Amino acid sequence: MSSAERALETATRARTRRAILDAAVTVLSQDPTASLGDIAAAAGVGRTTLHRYFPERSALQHDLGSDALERIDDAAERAHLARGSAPEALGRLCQELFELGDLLMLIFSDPQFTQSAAWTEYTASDRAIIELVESGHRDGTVDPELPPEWVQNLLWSLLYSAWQHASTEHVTKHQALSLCLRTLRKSIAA
Amino acid sequence: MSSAERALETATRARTRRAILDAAVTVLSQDPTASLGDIAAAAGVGRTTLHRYFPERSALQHDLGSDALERIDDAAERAHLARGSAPEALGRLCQELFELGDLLMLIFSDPQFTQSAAWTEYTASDRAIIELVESGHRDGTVDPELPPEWVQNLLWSLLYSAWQHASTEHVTKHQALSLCLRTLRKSIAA
DNA sequence: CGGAAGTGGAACACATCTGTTCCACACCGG
DNA sequence: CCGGTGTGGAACAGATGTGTTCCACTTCCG
Repeated sequence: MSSAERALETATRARTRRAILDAAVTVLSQDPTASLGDIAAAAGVGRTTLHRYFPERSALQHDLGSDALERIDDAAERAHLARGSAPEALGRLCQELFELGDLLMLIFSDPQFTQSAAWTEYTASDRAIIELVESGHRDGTVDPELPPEWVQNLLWSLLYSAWQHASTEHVTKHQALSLCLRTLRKSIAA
Repeated sequence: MSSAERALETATRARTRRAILDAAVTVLSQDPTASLGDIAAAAGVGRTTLHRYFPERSALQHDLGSDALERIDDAAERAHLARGSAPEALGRLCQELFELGDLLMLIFSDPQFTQSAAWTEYTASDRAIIELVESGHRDGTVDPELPPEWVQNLLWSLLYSAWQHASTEHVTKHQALSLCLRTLRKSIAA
């Protein structure tokens, strides 16, 4: 479903759609093989209703991917990546992305999503990370030995680690994020 | 199946069992939802034979977990963790674990395994990592701000990143490992 | 040769998930 | 009140994976 079609939905339908997508993130991040029935139940709607919005499982996955992409780009927007040094900007991006919570787990664990939609080619935020690292290389604020793609991978897996750390160990989200940022900063320092 | 029971197997049965376990790692690391038929085919045996060795899917998963645990502890053994400084020992451990390849992806992506068997309580290598970091804290070779559990999480996700990086980007395994080690060293330095 | 070990394939019943259809119900604005 | 919108449940057929049984085949060793 395109955003143009979505814009024509009534408020009620938009709310229901939102509830299903949110429930899907929660449920699928715990168990990527969860059935549509489980997702519908978590969303508080009937399985029939879910099928009304997403005729097939793949349709749900597709829209989930688009939705995630949107949220990530919004986070990148909020991080004001052009401001300050590259490491500072990456730190802010990390903070914003961390707020995505369960969505991180889903994106990270299930390559299904990152393959569909606009994910295959570089997304806006992915490109932004690459450019940030390259600019950091030029002005000497980022370790020149680290390729941009590695830093990108690193950032995502640190986020994953941090969220996992916050979930399993007895630490607050703030502490986990703090460790994540500290580790990222030290890793990329020249 | 206990190792005592396994010891009684004939050489033929041991080979077949090994082939199935290896194929399971390869196939499941790519797609954790792969059917038993897929695994049997990859192992070059009939589905009937697979069921003869692992009556239920859960039995295969259980043995897969035990096998992984064994390999990890072997890797820790080879790394001689008592030798040299804590960061050096962690680096060597990282190198050994990296050789596990696809198994890394499987362990990391599917919490199924890490929950069963002896995984729930600290494994030998997990405990070793914790102790290494603590000793590094005492002699000032490891950043005192980083809890042992975080370093442990970090090590695993760096390994995951490195293997992924080697698979998707156009870099050799050696280069990926090199980046992994460099990043680990910088991260944990005091 | 003859039997044991190991194997593969066919067929089966069973469970689960999926996608669909149909119908009844609740809500709300005109 | 009435008709549109949104919904949930029941029921269905189809697909897929699972676990089992049975039988024929090969290999190898005594």
